[in-house]
Amino acid sequence: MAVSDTSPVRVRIAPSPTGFAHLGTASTTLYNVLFARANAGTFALRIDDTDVERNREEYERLIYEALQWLGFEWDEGPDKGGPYGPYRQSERLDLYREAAARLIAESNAYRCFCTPEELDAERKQALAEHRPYVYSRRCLTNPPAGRTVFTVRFHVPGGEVKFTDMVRGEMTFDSDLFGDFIIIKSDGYPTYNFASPVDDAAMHITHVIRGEEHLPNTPYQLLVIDALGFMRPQAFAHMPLILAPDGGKLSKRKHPEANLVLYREQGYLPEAMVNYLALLGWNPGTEREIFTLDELIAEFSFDRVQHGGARFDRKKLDWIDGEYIRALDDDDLTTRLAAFLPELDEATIKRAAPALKTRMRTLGEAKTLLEYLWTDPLPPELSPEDRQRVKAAAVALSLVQHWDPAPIHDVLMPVVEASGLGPNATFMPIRLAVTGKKISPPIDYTLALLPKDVAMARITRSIQ
RNA sequence: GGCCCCGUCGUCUAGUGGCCUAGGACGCAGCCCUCUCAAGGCUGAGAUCGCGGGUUCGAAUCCCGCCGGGGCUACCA
Repeated sequence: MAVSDTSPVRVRIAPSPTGFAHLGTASTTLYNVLFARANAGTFALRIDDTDVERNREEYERLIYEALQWLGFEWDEGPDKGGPYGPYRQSERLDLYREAAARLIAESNAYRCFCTPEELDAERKQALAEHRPYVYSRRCLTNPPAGRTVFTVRFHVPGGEVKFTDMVRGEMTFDSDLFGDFIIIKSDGYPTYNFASPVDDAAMHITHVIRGEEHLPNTPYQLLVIDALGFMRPQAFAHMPLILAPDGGKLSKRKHPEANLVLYREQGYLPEAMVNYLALLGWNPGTEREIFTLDELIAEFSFDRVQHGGARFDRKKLDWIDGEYIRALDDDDLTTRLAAFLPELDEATIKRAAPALKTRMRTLGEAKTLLEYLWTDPLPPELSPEDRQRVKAAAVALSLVQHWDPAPIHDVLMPVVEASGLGPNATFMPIRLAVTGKKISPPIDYTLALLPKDVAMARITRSIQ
């Protein structure tokens, strides 16, 4: 999707380092990247770390790692610098203080000395009287004397706030319903609804693309920008939320599956993840489901994004991931599998690749399929009939010169025919002897992946 | 409670007044293929389009009301 406008497109994501990297962050990043690339724009990463209590430095690193894993690259950020740095809000405190001071000087903001307890009482009373809560403005008209701890509140002027949302169209909010909100906390740090618009303006952000939970915040932020005389972003895009299977918002606390690194650890392919995320809340208008990032950049448009939240469906992700795995060539699959199969050398993994390909939905599943290669299964209890057939197979197998699937297959088929039964009668007991499992790739592959002597030893052992 | 967003198969969705006896995908079931498991092919079950009123010759599509879900309502972001 491309928009034509004079100023170059600049977008940003602004995650908070308050926990593991979240699926929602990946989703928001994806849409920002799609829009930026389609418009030859700039994509910036800003760290919104104004919550002193919850921020942790390692969480910032987690965000970088997760986004890099997905193949997203930012043009500006704390680690890369850029013309509008610093890109960490904790390093931009002077900017917010100056802006707040100006707002106070111009009577667009004021100091508030109310204690959290007093505020809480106000809120509870409003609730008891079934009245919508807005701050009483006590400190605007009659501040209590002799107090030193204060916050700074924005003086909401009232009136309508309008803006363009690329997903939902023209939005209008009535700011008469807003209370005077806090812009500087008592610890001197700015609140989100203050720091975010100040930075968006300072960083010349042209399009704000973020999750739907920010839709009600937008008019507050616009009020701040207007009071400061800054330039507003041209447009916003509020993307549908990713919902948990129970229909609620995916939260870090309640839903460990919202953790991005989990998907890397389980062996999902990043491009499959991106593909699935794109389909959650957006559809191309065709029946196509598999898209590369470049194809998404070309196809994506905000007018085809859903307005309601979408539940995260692991089964569908699994299917897409399987599609991507099947499409990989053997070398690529081998390289990616290496980290999941530390017990095996690359040559072995590559030999197994063709047989593995149609049997995995995630790279992590390779382990179950191949662990017989480095573990020693218990010999199975075979019936006398099974033993007979396995014995015949063992004799035939011992003659095989080149221990490869094709020769193994050739030598086994006469044994099957001689048994007068179907292949399974011969192959299943061999499978059990060699892998300890009832499920494996075709028996010729299964045998060939093992060194001949090891395979023969397991077979022989089972018929003793 | 207030403000905002949303409401089509279990899930993600197509659908913008007649092409809809509502299409696709995942999942599910069955069959085929087959040495097991997958993959692949075919078939099927599954949505009175949240409910009730309108408007119209005709509504999933337009209007109103209700109900339901979600988000925000913090000195979190």
